[in-house]
Amino acid sequence: MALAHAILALLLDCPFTGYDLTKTFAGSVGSFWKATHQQIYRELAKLEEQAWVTVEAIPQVGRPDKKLYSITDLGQQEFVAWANQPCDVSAVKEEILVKVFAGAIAGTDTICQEIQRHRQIHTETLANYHQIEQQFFADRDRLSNEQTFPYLTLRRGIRYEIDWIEWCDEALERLTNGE
Amino acid sequence: MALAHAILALLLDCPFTGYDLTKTFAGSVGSFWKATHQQIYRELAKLEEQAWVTVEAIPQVGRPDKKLYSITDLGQQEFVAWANQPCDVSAVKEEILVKVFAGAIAGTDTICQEIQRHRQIHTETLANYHQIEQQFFADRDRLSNEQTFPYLTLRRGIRYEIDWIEWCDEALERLTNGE
DNA sequence: TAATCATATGCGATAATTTGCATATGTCAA
DNA sequence: TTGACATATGCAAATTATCGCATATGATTA
Repeated sequence: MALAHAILALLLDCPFTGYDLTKTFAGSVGSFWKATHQQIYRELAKLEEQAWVTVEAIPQVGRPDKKLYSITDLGQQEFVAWANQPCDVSAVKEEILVKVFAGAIAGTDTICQEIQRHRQIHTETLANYHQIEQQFFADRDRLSNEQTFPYLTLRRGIRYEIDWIEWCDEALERLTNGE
Repeated sequence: MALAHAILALLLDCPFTGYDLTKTFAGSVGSFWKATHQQIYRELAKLEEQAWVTVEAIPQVGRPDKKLYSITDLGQQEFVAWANQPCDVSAVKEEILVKVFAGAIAGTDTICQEIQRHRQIHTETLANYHQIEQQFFADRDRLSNEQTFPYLTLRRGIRYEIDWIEWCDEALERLTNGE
């Protein structure tokens, strides 16, 4: 159900089309929630059914029509009620670490290559988050209350990527020094 | 499919019962893969069907019979083949950050309380991982090759929890100083 | 011209996850 | 005696995720 609430959270800010939501979940919101367009459209249909959002069709020239979704009062109430409930810490499922766990069987070279590849991915993601930080939160010690909350989600994304890169470095050092 | 491989990774070490697997996924392996007993038993049935594991029933007195699972040669080959395939970085889905993102609507007090509660949970998990580190990896600069790989997964768990605690502290500071 | 990309939205089948429930045998404490 | 806990294994229904596919309109490049 949290995807529904992640969508509602965005709609609290301003109306969105499914396409824009998809791009946002691939971009800035991806630091704390990832979703595919299939998921998003399916969820929007449900949200509309429950009267938590309304939809307005906007014709376009040379392009398919847009459907603009806005949150309803009921939707806002639902979000606030949900936000007041405690939530669990997320369950960790890291595939690369399954491979690392049995690295002695899989082979050290294989594992080191995969770690290096992941390090590269995390490095690129971090650069992307830093760009977002520069663009939207240039003066991070003078944020309005409204801005502080989204900034904290980005801070978590930045820390997460840094943390992964540091682990990769530690792992590579232990695996190459141990040879 | 990665739960199957997480189970195979454990079975590479020694045979396990479903019950022991459940406890291991709730304990040390939980730092990189979490799974419920329902998942595990369902997956074990599939693994047996595919001849990646064999099962031996062990009667007990005063307790239900045990079923002891061992990996087959085929299962080991499958694991190695899988470990040689690249894998994706995991998709992040953090419920608490959805709440934080729209914290201005949800209410600062609500958010701060939830952050403090999560900080406590992460602190306890970290203590647990440190205990595992002491118990199994007391001399971390003198690990065998076999031990280095599992230790690296625990290191990731430890870093992850520390990182979360630090984010909680940063978030609380920003949210209380901004008032 | 075909491939790639972009703007837009959507369907369906399969697999995985979540949650609640269940069985059997036993121990301990209020 | 009941509730909580432990050792053990298992089923089922609902929900979510994944992956592949699709439609429509258009632009650009090799």
